[in-house]
Amino acid sequence: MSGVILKGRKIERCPMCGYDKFYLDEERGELICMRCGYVVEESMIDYGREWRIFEDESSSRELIRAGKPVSYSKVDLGLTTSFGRGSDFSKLSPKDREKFAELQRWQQILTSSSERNLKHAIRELNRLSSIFNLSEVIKEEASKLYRQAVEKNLVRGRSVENVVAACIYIASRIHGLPLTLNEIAEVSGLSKKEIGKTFRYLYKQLRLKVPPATARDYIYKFGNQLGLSQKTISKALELLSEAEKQGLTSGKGPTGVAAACLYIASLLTGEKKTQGQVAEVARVTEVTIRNRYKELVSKLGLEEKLRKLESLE
DNA sequence: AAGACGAAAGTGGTTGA
DNA sequence: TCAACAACTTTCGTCTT
Repeated sequence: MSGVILKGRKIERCPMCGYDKFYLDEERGELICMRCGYVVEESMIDYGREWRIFEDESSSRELIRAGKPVSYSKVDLGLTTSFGRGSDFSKLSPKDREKFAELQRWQQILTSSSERNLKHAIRELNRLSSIFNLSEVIKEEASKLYRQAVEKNLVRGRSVENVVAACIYIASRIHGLPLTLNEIAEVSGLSKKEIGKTFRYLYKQLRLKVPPATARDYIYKFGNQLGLSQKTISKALELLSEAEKQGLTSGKGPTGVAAACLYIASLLTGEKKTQGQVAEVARVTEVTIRNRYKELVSKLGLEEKLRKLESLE
């Protein structure tokens, strides 16, 4: 569907990617972008805390405009203070002048090195963003996080690349489009382990509270990457709900669960994908899919259904 | 030849004494 | 802080289509 009325507001385009087709998960009451899988409703209201997406109540044309207060992706927010040569400079004693001059020198050194650092970070951020095709919103979030990390001196001892990667990981989760650590590791050329470590460190030190990525998020994402139809994706979501009810998902890796649900759904709807194909986009091994698959099929009583489908060709 | 299956051994993270 | 533990991976051999 396209052009949706949601809670009295008209939504024409996905605020994430600009696509105009949506998918409605009726059970959850969630509205999902069909291209990028962004959950238009929930996430927007729950986590969009820095700026309001629905800024203008009266105008129906301008509903989807994010009023960004400042661009965090710029090196200088325009707020830098400097030790200037004020008119009072001449009143200082020679000793104080000396001190003052020293402070000026220090400031130059500090700002130029931290700016270099920041430029480096922003270059890396832009590089990864364009590879992942990240929206501006996520980019901004990531740079905001990076700045916070710098302010709290959390970058010391860690590479800029790692911190940027971790920020992107967090930002993508905040906005409901979780990248996996595996994906980021592949693209950035860093190890999953290091990024994970940096992520946990930042997460703690910045006192973030981001809900963990759910299998649901990944089903949308992987489903789209696999080119599966809405029908199959819905089926996978149904399977997931069932599995959750029976407590088959707690403690399991969400990507593995999502992968298995999609695999089974693809068998049930005849839109078959191989374990290998699913494993590839989900960045898990076939073995993991098989383990989840076995559990799900036996506990959800799907054996005969699958057997019937098999004999049917 | 490709896909599915599973055993065995190893890795890294979590948890609880 | 250390050991036990579960989830997941890697590797590899086997079976089916």
